[in-house]
Amino acid sequence: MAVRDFERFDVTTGETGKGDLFISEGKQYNLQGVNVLWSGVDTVRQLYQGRLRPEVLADIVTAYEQGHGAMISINNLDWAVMSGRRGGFRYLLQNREYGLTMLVQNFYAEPDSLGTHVKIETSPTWLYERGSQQVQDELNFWARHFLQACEPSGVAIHLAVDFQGWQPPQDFAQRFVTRAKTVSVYNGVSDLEWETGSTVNGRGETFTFGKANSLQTCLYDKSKEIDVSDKRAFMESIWETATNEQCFPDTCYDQEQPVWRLEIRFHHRIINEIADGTEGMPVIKSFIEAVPHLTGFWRYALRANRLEVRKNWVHPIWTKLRDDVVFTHPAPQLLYKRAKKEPGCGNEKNVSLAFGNLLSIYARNRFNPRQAWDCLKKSGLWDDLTNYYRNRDITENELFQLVQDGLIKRRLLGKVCA
DNA sequence: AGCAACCTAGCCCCTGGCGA
DNA sequence: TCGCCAGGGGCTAGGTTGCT
Repeated sequence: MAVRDFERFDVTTGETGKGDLFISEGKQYNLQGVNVLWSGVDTVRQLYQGRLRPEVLADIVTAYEQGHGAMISINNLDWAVMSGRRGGFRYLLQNREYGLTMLVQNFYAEPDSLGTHVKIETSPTWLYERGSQQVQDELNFWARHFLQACEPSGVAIHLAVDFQGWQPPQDFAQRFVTRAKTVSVYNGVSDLEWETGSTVNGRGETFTFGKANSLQTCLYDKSKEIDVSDKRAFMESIWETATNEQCFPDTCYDQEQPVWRLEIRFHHRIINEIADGTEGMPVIKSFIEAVPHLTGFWRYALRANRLEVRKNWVHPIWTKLRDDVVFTHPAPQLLYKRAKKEPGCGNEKNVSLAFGNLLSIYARNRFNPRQAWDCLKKSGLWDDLTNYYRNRDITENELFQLVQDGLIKRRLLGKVCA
């Protein structure tokens, strides 16, 4: 049974297929009171691959070691230097006023070798004040400060739409169709997380579907949130610019009404998967490469995660938000789909993962280093493994040492179950 | 029923809290 | 102060689920 949308009708022009009157078998919704105030990119996280410049890193280390309140000046801007642990990086440089957070030195790559060593996160204000190309150029500029052979290596994007004139019904979470298992509803009193299928009583104020490291859908009362995050002046100045045919040239923003935000968060892994799985789409490693597809991403996400009025009938509000909202460019006619990365060459992480697993098995079977070494050579992993370590300037002697140490470590740590 | 999308396991490497 | 351990993010393969 196919998923269906209500038929649309525009009362002012008489056109079908658009407009705010939604009709299906015996039912009608009038969404004329719904006003989209703003839509756009809320956050960009741009990853960069490269080799860390030792002298720049040294400056950061020096600053960091000064402890709490450490600062560093880069290109005449002051940056607070903190631990970037939470984001998977060693250092975090932040200038809230300017609007960027830069994470430096990934934990999962050797600091002195090629790796994803810089991640830059933008604030909504920073983004709002710049065009797409300028965003990319400036992000690249900052990344180059830290990296040699600097290349964008992935991008995460949050798309958002702010609107008034509708609010989620009590049973919103139950009527929401999604594959995401982790669903949370925050109602201002208690934070609930549960597996899909359970029921939650009371009106929700924040709904989150999916995990942060995947595709995440979030619906919340932005007009409440801006007071918590101290962004009222900024957001209202944007909403004030919204208008429509009825109230033109005045704003259609109503201060008395709540503003709901629908936000779709694409982790860089998801963007990679969509680029891989969608025919006719090039690889997307940078924000600017993603820009032509933002509307396409949005529609893809709103098809997979949607509100229904009843089984297989998309709620008119969802149809409207999905089809009317545009991000910079109209959607290209592509069949957006996701695909996993093929295993095999080019997956460096894979090699170290396989190596670690293999060592665990050898250790479990009481291999001595010599036996492990010989078996490793015949394991089928050998060529990839030697390539992997050659790239890191590790000699065969050192590799043998790694095998030996790895076996010992696994024994001592009791990872070798009886 | 097929398959896309999500979840989990298991590795790595790190940090920070906690108890000794 | 030190060492241990839990926890968390990144990564991938492989299993599972539930949409289509």
